[in-house]
Order: sequence, then C-alpha cells, then structure tokens
Amino acid sequence: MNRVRVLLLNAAVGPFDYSVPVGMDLPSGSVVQVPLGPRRIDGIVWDSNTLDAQEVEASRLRPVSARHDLPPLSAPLRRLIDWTADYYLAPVAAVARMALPSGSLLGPGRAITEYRLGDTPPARMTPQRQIAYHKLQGAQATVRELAALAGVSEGVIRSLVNSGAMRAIEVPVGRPYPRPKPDHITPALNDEQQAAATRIAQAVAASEPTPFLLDGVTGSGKTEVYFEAVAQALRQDKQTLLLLPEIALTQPFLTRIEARFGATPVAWHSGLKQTERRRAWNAIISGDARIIVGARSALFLPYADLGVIIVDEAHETSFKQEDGVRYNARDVAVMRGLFEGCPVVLSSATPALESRVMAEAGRYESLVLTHRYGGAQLPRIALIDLTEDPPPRGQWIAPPLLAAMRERLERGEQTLLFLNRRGYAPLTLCRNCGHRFKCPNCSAWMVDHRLSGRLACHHCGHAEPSPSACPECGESDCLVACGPGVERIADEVAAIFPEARRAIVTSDTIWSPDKAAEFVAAVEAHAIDIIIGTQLVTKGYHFPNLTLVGVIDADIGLEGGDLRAGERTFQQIAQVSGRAGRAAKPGEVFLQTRHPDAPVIDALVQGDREAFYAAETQARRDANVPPFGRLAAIIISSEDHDEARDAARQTGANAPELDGFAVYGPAPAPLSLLRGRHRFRLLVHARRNVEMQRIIREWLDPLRWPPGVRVAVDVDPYSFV
DNA sequence: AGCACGCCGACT
DNA sequence: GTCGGCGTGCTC
Repeated sequence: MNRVRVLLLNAAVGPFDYSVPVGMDLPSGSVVQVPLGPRRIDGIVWDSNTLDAQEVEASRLRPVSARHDLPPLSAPLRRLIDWTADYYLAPVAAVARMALPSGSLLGPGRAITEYRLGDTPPARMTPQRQIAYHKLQGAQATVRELAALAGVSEGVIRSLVNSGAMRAIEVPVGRPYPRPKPDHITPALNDEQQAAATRIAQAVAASEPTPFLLDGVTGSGKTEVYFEAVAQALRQDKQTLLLLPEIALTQPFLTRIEARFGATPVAWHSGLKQTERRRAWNAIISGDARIIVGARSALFLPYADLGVIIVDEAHETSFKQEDGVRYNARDVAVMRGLFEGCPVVLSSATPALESRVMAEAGRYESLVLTHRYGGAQLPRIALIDLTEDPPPRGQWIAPPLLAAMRERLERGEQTLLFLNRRGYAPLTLCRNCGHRFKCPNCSAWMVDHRLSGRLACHHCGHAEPSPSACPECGESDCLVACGPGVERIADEVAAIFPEARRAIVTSDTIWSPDKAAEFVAAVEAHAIDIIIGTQLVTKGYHFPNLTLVGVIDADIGLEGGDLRAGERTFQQIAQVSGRAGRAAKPGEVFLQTRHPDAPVIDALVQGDREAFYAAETQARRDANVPPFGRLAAIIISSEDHDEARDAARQTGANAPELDGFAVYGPAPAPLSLLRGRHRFRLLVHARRNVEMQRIIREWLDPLRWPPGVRVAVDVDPYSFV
C-alpha cells in the first residue's frame, strides 16, 4: 500500500501519514483534504525525508479524502517553507499556511454574488439598517464583507437583501488580467542607470540566482532601473514579484507601473475582497498574472514561474513580521530567489546595514547609483541646535525653520514637516494631582488624538473619548497635553501661518489607497502648502515643488538606545530629506536636535553616508551584534503576571551553558504589559558560527508551560519592544 | 485546533 | 442523583 506524509494545516498536530486511494496521484506538494478524527482538514503532501513523524503501522492509516484541483506546490517553494520554519523556529505548518489563501478559496472557482444598494430604501428602517444604509452607499461586496464594512451583523445585510433594498450582482471570477507589455514606453536612462539595468536584465535572462543590492541615493531613479528587470521577465513570459512595505500608499506606484507597461499589475494584500483575491490567486498559480505587487504576505504564494523578485525600500522594518511566524520578508526573498533560481533585487537609498555587509562580502552584487536623476542636487542639510535656538515655550518649530517656511510660502513652494509621532500629544496629565492617562491593557501612555476627540493606545487599539475631568481627583480644566505630535505641530503652523493650506499625513488620515491618491493629487495641484507627517511621508513621494523639509525632532529615533537606533535615525532622516528638491529647484533640510554632535547627525549634515556606514559597521563588529553576531529574543507571556514571570524564570534556569551562546534575562520586556498580557524576555546572543536555532530548539522543545503561557521566539529581532 | 473522557463540587 | 467546570489525551 502507498503511504504519504501530510502536513496538516489547521490542526496543532502532525504531520500524519495517510494511505493513497487507488487511482489518486499524489506527488509531493499536492494540496489535499484528509480525515482527522471526525473532521476533514486541509493539508499538503510533504517529502517524508524532510519531515519527521511518528511511525504508524499501515493498518491504522486512513485514506486521503480528496485532492484539491491545484498544481502541487513546487519543490523550490517547499524548500523555502522548510528553510523558513527551520530558520525562524516556526512550525512548518504555520509557514505552509502562508502559501495558500486563507479560508475556502481552494477548490474550483465559481461565480460569486455581490450586492449593492438599490435605488429604494427598505420599507421598514431599523436602527441597524439605518447604519448599514448610510455606510454602504456606493459599496459592492459579498454579504460578509458588507457586514464588516458597515459594522453590522450579516443578518442585517440579508434582511436588506430580502426586503429588496439591495440588488445582487453575479461576479465572474475567471476574468483575465490585461497583459503588461515590456516595451509599452521605453524610458530614457542615464549611464549609471543603464549599466545597472543591463546587468540585472542579463541576470533575469540567464535565470541567475543572484541577490542584487540596488543602492542609490534618493531621487536617483532606482525604480526605472528595476523596471528593466521586470521588462526582461515579461519578455520571457515570466512573473515578477514586487514587494512593497506599505500597501496603503501603493496607488501612485501602481499608476507608475501602468504607465511603463501599459497594464495595471495584480495586487496582493490583506485588504482584497474575496472576489478580487480569488481572481488574483487563480492568475498567480496559472502564471497569467505577470507583475504581482504585494505586501509581505505575497512572498510565499505558489507562483507558476518566477522570473525576478524585487524588494522596494528594502531597508523598511515593516518587512519584519512581528506576529505569528516572525520572519523578515527581505531575507526570505533572497532565499526564495536562491531556491527558485531567479535574481532578487533589494532596492533602497538607505540599505540596512545587514545588506551593505552582505554586499561588501560579495554575497550580494552591488549596483550603485550616486547621482540624482536629471541633474537634481541632493538637498543641503543644516542643523538647528535646540539648546541654543529654542522655539518659544509651548511651541516646537524653532525660529530659523519658521523663517525658511515663511520664505517658501512667499515663493509659492511647499514645505514638509516631519515628526514621527501620531496624534496631538503623547501624554496627558492632571496638573492638579499628577494623574497620567495610561492604557489599561499595555504599559504605555494614552495618546491624545484631538482630530477624533479620543485618547488612544498605539499598541492595542484601546481608545476612550477625551475626558474633560481628571478621573483621579475629579477636577476639571486641569488636564495638560505633554509633548508634541503631528496634530499639535499642525495647530502651531495654523496659528503662525493662518493663510497656509495644511495637510496632516499619518495612518490616521491616510488609511486607504483612495486617501493616499487624494493627498498626492492635492499636493501636485498645489492645494497644499505645508505637509505635516509621520514616517508615512518618508516613502517614495515625488513632489517637484517641495523644497523645504523640517525635521521637528531628529533625536527621537535615538531614544531607547537599541541596536539599530543610529541606523534607524539615519534612514528616516535621509529618506525624509530626500523628499526635498527632487526636480529643478534645490532643496533644503533643517534638523532640529539637542545633540548636534551625535555621529549620526554629523554624518547626515556632512552628506557622508559612507562614513556613517563605516562607523556603524565597525561598532556592530566590535559589539559582535548583527550582522556579525546573532540575536534571538524569547518572549514569554501570560495574562497572569506571576505565571509569566515564573515560566520565564524556569525557562532561563534551563538555558544551556555553551561557548559562544549567552542567555540574558529574563527581564520584563520593555512593554511589560501588551494587549493585556504580561511579557518577560530572554535575549540570546550567539556567535556567528554557533548553530543558534538548533540550540534554542533543543532547549525549548522539552519544556512544558501552563496553558495560559505563550512562548514566542524572535530570530533576528528588530523590535526591542 | 477540536472533541471525548473523566474526575470533582453545586444544585434540583 | 445529575449538571457542568476544565485538565488530559488523541486524532494518521
């Protein structure tokens, strides 16, 4: 009898062996449905030599129920899944789940029924129907999606359908996507760009598994370079995966792709509606989707024929997934290229130090763009020493920056003020009794959001209406906002330049592709004079008339003092500075700082990125931290403080004592209470040549914790929160 | 993950 | 007596 090993996707067990029914062909990678006790669950046939399981005698095997009508996951993808699980200490099944669309998208695609409001409101208007009726104007989606959209139950939507207030629309799922054309328009590249583009295109043509670091200053035209790799992949009828850090802002980017290749790409992200997801999925597995633009989650999909993977803004920390399987999409992308046999392009103006070191070691091929495109100059960066030139009390914009802003307003040019802090103020306290508003679920202050009239926690989403009186002493008119957020800076701008048109750009105001497009259009039409934004504005915008950037607090990233504080500060400020003077008009940047002598600040002012990277590399090498040494965080959490602490202590007590493998802690994690869970952290610091993952696995595997305790391992941690 | 089994305390 | 709390173990 034939047996297969099956990775079970929606059960915390396995892998299990099953027998193969006669007539069923089940090569490795086949997606199947198998019996498990009384249930049927999905699974993937896996190579039994890479996946250990308990031996079970043949007579106890039950047969595979069915095979999904889907190409089997390819060997390179299975290898990637195995590698990721191994490297990030995650269950193979948890990684494999990311290769398939969630829910019941497997199986044959049939038409899906969507609904939209008709012309006549329902005869009987209940409060819930009223809400739905208002929220769903112009919307079209499935019943489930509409219910989520309106914030009502599915029953309410069904009742609207039954009462005739909504009409049904059958949506076909197999509609093909338009084909992008490699030479729809051919852009003019400068010599530097052309050389880089030719080299990558050659690697695509030869299916070279080479990782490239495309390292070019802001405005140097990196996008146009890697578009030539996309064009080459199109010529060979192969697919391109283009990973982006933020999907909310992609609309202008999709438009750019459409302009270059004559067809809009296929988008893959968590916000897709079910019909869109199914359509994209079918096109991805069949190979009909040629250019796929996606967030992290697109990385593990079963592409029919990948020609090149591009990671845009590859330094972005949002490529690091922080829940579930904690992987870094940038690094996994490089591995996927290696296994698939295709080049990977990491594109950034401020590469991660890890990527730079890999390039210097010859593991990645370096492609460098040193000039801005079209003869534009990099902006001049000047310091404002806040200890010498402070703004008046209660204000945050120093006089020299105000003067520069006034000048821009008079010249009809635009200004960008950068402060990486959402809301109005990060802390509210009572002047009378000293009470500070704290999140009940997290060890964090509640942030004052005046635009929405709420205090909100940025870690768990807890929010409450802004109070008028202190809950501690009962006094009213005693609450004071401490410190600035972008909303407060916007108020300051409004008070000083009442005639200036302002836009606040944060995830609170730009939460959809439409909002992003609206914002871009407003700036381009010069309906905005001053933009006040968080790191959302550091990403890829090109505004020719923007000539001044003010960094309200250049020191903010240095707080906390973690491993990457200097690098993060450098990247953020270099990126936001890069928004200035991207066309004919030269740009100017002011950094407000209390530490004008900090090496990072100095490197930015001198425009000496090489000096910064060299110094930072040396410091990491000396401290033997990544990429020279290795780190892993073990976070142990529970809703019960003592239970978490005891589990962490016990784990620490069992830590192996080995040369080149040090364990620190446990200590309360910096955010010791997060979403109602108390967290303790152990930090592993290992030498490069130590098999860190194997040691951790052998250490943690035999340990048993009480049911409420969760243990998460974060290999190569980014967040030290 | 689900689901059954089973062993104790509280109530009709 | 039985209803139900959730600890333990099993599913190929």
